[in-house]
Amino acid sequence: MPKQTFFNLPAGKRKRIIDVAITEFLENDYQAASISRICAAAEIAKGSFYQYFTGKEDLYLHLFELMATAKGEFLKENLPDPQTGIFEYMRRLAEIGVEFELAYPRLSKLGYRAAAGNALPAGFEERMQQDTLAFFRRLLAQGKAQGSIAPEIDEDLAAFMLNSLFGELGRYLMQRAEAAGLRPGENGNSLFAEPQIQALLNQTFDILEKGFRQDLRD
Amino acid sequence: MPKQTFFNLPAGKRKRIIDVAITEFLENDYQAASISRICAAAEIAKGSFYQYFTGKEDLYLHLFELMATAKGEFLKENLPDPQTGIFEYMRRLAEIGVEFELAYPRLSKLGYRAAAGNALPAGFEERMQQDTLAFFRRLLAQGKAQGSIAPEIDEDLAAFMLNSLFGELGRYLMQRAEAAGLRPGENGNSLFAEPQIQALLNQTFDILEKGFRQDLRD
Amino acid sequence: MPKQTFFNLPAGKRKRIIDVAITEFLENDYQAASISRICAAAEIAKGSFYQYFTGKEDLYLHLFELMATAKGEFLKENLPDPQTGIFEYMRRLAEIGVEFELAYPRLSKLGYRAAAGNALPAGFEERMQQDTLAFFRRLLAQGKAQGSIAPEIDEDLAAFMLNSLFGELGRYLMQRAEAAGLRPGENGNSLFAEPQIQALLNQTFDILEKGFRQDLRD
Amino acid sequence: MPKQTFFNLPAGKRKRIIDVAITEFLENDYQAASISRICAAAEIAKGSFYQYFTGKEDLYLHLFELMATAKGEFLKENLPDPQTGIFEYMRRLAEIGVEFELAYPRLSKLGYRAAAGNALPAGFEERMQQDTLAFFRRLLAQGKAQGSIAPEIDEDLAAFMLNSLFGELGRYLMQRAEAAGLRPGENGNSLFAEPQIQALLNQTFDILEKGFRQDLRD
DNA sequence: GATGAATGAGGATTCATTCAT
DNA sequence: TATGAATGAATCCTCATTCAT
Repeated sequence: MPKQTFFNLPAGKRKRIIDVAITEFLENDYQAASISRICAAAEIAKGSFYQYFTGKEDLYLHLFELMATAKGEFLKENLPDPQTGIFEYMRRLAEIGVEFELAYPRLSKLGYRAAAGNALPAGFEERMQQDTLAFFRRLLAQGKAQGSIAPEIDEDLAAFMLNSLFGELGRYLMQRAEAAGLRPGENGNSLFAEPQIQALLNQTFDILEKGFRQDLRD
Repeated sequence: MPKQTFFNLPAGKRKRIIDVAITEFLENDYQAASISRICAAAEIAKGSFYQYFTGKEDLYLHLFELMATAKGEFLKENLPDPQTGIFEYMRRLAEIGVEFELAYPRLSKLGYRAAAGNALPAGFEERMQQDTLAFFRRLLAQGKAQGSIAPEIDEDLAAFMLNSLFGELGRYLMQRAEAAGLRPGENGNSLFAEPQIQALLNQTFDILEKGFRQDLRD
Repeated sequence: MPKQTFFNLPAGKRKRIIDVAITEFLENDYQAASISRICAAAEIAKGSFYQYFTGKEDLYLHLFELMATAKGEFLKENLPDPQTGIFEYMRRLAEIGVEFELAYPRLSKLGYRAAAGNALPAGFEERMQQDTLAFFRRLLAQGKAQGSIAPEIDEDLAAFMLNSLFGELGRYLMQRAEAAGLRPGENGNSLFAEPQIQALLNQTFDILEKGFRQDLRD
Repeated sequence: MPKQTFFNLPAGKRKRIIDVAITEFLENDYQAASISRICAAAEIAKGSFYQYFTGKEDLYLHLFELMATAKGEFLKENLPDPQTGIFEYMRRLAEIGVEFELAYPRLSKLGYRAAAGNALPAGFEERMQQDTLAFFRRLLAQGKAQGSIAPEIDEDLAAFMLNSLFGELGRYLMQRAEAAGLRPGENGNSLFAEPQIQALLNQTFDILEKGFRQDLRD
């Protein structure tokens, strides 16, 4: 909830402020991040800052809103057909997650940074988590309906497992790609065109599928 | 590496300082944590603090050492026989993890907090992660040797998956127990005596086992 | 290089800060001089100080710049015609030196204080010395050209001698005047109107002249 | 006036403390010099320090006493026959000054450092100056008696001039020697064996002699 | 709407010295 | 006599925020 004045700003200036702020919050704890430095780097008067934002927290929260919005739009554009089967859907989800990180590397890093932070207003972080968990629960329920997930699976537990995994999978794959000397955009324009990364994704969802599926013989 | 002076202190005073410090670092970013507040709460002179520790970082690191030591001893005492099969072993590991959290709730919370911090001396956090991952890789290799894990499983990927899961499982189970109105120590003296928690653990490792195991029919 | 903010200050406030600072640095080592005390005495907030100056050193250096500027202007206004002969010129120089001390007693004392300090940025003090020595060397070369200084005189050595002498002469004369019960401004408006002081100056430059001059009979 | 306990110390330990202290006071302002550092470097307990000395000032003053004693003994051993003529005597004096600096470089540097300091107890520094000036006045009176100094010379002024000059001459000559690439002890074992340095000393005292002497023709 | 000076609380840390052992 | 832990005042400096222009 930045003030209206902020949104009245020329887009360039607004972007400059946001970019500078992301950098500052990436490089420093919430507490250690300095409004003074942000103003200096963004070349705005300190007084102006307080005409755009209520204060430090206001700015910080706004960055998350930006991230949420960006991720939301990203998903809307890329989300696959849920009909394709639950595991294929999840696999595509993971790919989109990585693509989002590649598209907004700084913004998504900021998200990780917040995970253990406590500077966020109580409940903010939790709400994000709850939303994600609810999403996975819906997905799992759908899987059960489709018959590809065993009915006895505890949906809450499984949602937790998927959440733990997905929260880190993107970074892991990027790290593996880097370790293998791959660079995004070289082969086709997606990391996932790389056979090695393909194989890793395949195996990940094979494991999940085997673990979760309706086991015919038991 | 607190100074010798610190270790010469009467145990009670030392404990008081540590407890106060844990609280401070739990409630604040590294940067925001205040030596002044710690001194005031621990009722020691500010000058004394610097006779015990090199500085803020020294204290912070010491808390991690304490945690590492505590966890190490905890494991040494409780670690099961690896012969019992890899999944039984992992299951016991998870239980121990939860028990550690119950035994040292504040210390282990501090560990989670560090995940996103950037104030730690470079490499400290990473080293901890590397150690854990290496441990899981060894475990998986052993599982392959025992024939309970499919040989085509990428050990690095699987270690990452287990690490993601285990890092959060303890907290999740405690939260589920709490949601179910259970309290540790009421039924027998372990949370795991509770049938509901037992069931969750069973299912978790069933899923993993199915996912990872040598698949007979393929 | 105080910040622009400082120069934007009303002249009175600026002067108050400078006066207080001079006092503080006169009464204390560089290290012992206290920004807190300066702020208190100048009745400015501690935060404000750091909006005017980069830090302690910045302030300290600024005092020297002030002195250099003041002395420069003082000389520009009072410097005699070099045509009058080298010793007459030097004599006038000494008088101006004393007059400067009378006009800016605290500022010039600050200059003496710096001699043994080691907190100044490396080279600052030395550069001042080098400038003075170079000035004397030029003067001596001129004297040789005029035939009033023996050509075999080592200019570097002589410059050093003059520098040693001039650095202290002002204070010495003032002290003699004080010991004789004279007060500046009582007799005419210059100390040098006093016959006793006149005599001392005469003798000083007689000695130098005899020592340095082209000795006709040798 | 260190306490008796200090003088009861084994000579080695005493020397160690003194050496460390000289270093500390050479590298720092009086105020910035740290008893803690001295204790650490000298490997004595902080409590012990206060059993040897009253406090920081006590130690500092003791270093000056040591210097005074050392210089006194140095002079006693090297002082020439005053009969040899006043200028020859002064010349020898200057040489001894330099030799003292070469023999006790750190101790004598400490002396310079104090010149502009204000940390010395009031009067200490002045007394040293007064002693030196008195010495020069006696020397000049003697020169008048010997007929080598003009009777009309103001003894106080001349003493001041000599004092200014001698206070710096040693350092100047060493610096010249260094600039000329000379090193003490290479040629004979004295810097003064060097012809260039000889020449400078000769000229210095020629100048003084011409300036001060009974001028035959006036 | 923009500015940037003013504020003073608070930060980590070092210090000389005392004193109980 | 030797020790070294305890002390708390004092250090410089940074901060987010306010407010008059």
